[in-house]
Order: sequence, then structure tokens, then C-alpha cells
Amino acid sequence: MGEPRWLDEREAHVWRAFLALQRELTGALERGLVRDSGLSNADYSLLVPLSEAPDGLLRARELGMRVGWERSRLSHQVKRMEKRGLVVREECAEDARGSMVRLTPAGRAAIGAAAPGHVDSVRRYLFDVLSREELDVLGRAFDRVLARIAADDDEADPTR
Amino acid sequence: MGEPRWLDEREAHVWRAFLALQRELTGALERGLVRDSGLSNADYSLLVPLSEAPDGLLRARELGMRVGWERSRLSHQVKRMEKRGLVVREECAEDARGSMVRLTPAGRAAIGAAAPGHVDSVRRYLFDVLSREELDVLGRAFDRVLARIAADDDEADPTR
DNA sequence: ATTACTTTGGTGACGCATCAACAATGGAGG
DNA sequence: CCTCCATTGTTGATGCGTCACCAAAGTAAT
Repeated sequence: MGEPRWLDEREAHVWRAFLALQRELTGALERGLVRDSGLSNADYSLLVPLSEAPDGLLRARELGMRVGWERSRLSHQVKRMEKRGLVVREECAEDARGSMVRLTPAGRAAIGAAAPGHVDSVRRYLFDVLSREELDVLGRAFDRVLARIAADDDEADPTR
Repeated sequence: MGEPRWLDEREAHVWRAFLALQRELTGALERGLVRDSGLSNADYSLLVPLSEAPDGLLRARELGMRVGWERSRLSHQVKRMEKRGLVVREECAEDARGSMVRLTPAGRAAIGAAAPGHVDSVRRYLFDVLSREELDVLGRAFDRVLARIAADDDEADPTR
């Protein structure tokens, strides 16, 4: 074991800034989305891949993989969205276990109304204040961290 | 109005990587914390400033400001933690409206047991794969985005 | 075909987060 | 003092996210 290595000043600063960024940016985007279109971040996350799919139709499993969610989370969210008329669940022809999620006209209208403002917000908060060089550094850094986490997960459960 | 400016390829990549990073990193840290010490991220967030305060005692308002939470969120979380014996609420002598939050011995033991492993996780996932130059870029970029969000909030409600 | 295992999805319970509403105190100005 | 307002904190309702568990259907081995 030995003495744990605490974060040095530079690391602590980046870490606390990351936590604050997560909190503030996610919060600001969510508030804007709710205010302008009545959609939550979770709604928006699902509406994007659905709106890009042919006929606004996706297998639940496929939708979950595209947004990186587990089955349970997806199921709960789809249920809430179905109750509000944004999507409908349908049975899957090829695989009787499966479930299809289809965008309704109301859902398509909602994402269409919300997207421009949301993208504007992301641009205003994030990309307007970052240089092209910084974007490159961020992109590479984020990818490396993601690869590290994925590798660590594999080590914990190689079968997945 | 006019046509919305969508994200270019570089921006879209960074944005999706950021969303994935948020999801995966937060999730991995939370799972490790729960597995190793039975604490959630929310618990940990509050235990850190409390453990650094004299006598493990902080005014609720002060605690909320240190972690960047609103009053309601803090109140709910403190209630849950009090039920598990990690903290206790006490009345505030100087201001009868106020409420003090005090770390219990069990709470201090919990953060002491959890912190080394948690810091190790942050280091392993994040700082082990980032260079010193990247840290500098990240720190400056994050700060600039935070300043932008804060400025935008002020514009929306200058009284705050 | 039967058994065993995996994949897919749903459900209930509980913790977390936000919002609106409320209560109580503190403080400033008449 | 008293009125008005801001500050501090709590609560209940609701949405979000995870976990443990279950059920049904596919799939592979015997």
C-alpha cells in the first residue's frame, strides 16, 4: 500500500474545474432546453438518434447502444416519453423478445424545435471560447481517458 | 434568426467525447466508491469539505456554497446522510434560521477510508494518461468555459 | 427434443436532483 | 415598533439513474 499520492496543485485545479464544468454546463444546457422546448437532456439524448434513423424507428437495443445507456435506464426513459406522446413502443418482428421505439410526429416536431437552440447553447458556452488548437488537445485527451476507462472495465470483466 | 450553425466534425467529436467522458468517468468513479466504501459521489462531495472544516462543523449555507449546490439539494442529501449516521444537524447559535452540519466520527472514518482509493481512481483514469502540457490546456479551457457560463447567468439575472 | 445458457427487455425500490411552495428569522427604513 | 423584503432552510412532487430481480425468447450442446 504505502502513502496515497494525493493530487498536486495543477491536478487538483483541473479536477475541480472539471467537476464544476460538469455541474454548470449540464445544468445550463438542461435549463435552456426545458425553458425553450420542454424537453429534458434525457429526452433530447434519445430524440437525436431516433430522428436520424430511417422512419424514426430503432430497435431498443440499438438505441441504447447509440446513447451508451443500459437497458433499464432506456426502458424507464422510453416509458416516460411514451406517456408524453414523443415516442411509441412497437413489437419487433424478427425477434419476439425485442422492442422497437418509434418517433411520433409530435416527437419529431419537438426535436426539430429544440435542436437549433440547443446547438446554439453548446456553441455559445463551449466552442465560442475554445480555439481550434484547444479543441484538438481536448479531443485527443478525452479519447485517451475513455480508452483507459474501457480498458479498465475489460480487465474487470473480460467476457463483456 | 437564419439557418442554425451546426457543429463541424471537430466540434461534434469533442462534444460527443465530452458527453461520453462525463457518463463513463462519473459512472466508474461512483461504482468504485460504492464498492470500496459504500459511499456515493454525493456523500463524498459533502464529506470532503466537512472533513477539512474545524471540528468537522460547517454552516449549511457555507457547505452548499463550497460544493456548488442549491439549498434544497443540500438539505435532501444531508437528511439521507444523517439517517445513516455520517453527519448530524445542529442548530446555529448566531442565526436562528441557520442549520449547522457536523461530521460524526463514523463520517470521518468513512471519508478517511474512501479517500485514498478514490484519489487513486481519479489518478488512474485521468491524470495517468494526460501530459503536463495537456493539463495546462485543460485547466485554462475549463476556466474559460466556466467564466462564460457565469457571465451568461449574470446577464440573465444580474441581481444574483 | 431437452437442457442450459445468453440476450433482451421490463419492473419496483431506492438514491439523487430540481422545482415550487412554505415557514421562520434577520435586517433596513418608515 | 412595524412593515417589507431578503435570506436560510425544509418539504413534497416529480423526473432521472442504478440495482436486483424477473420473464420471455433465442441459441447451442447433448
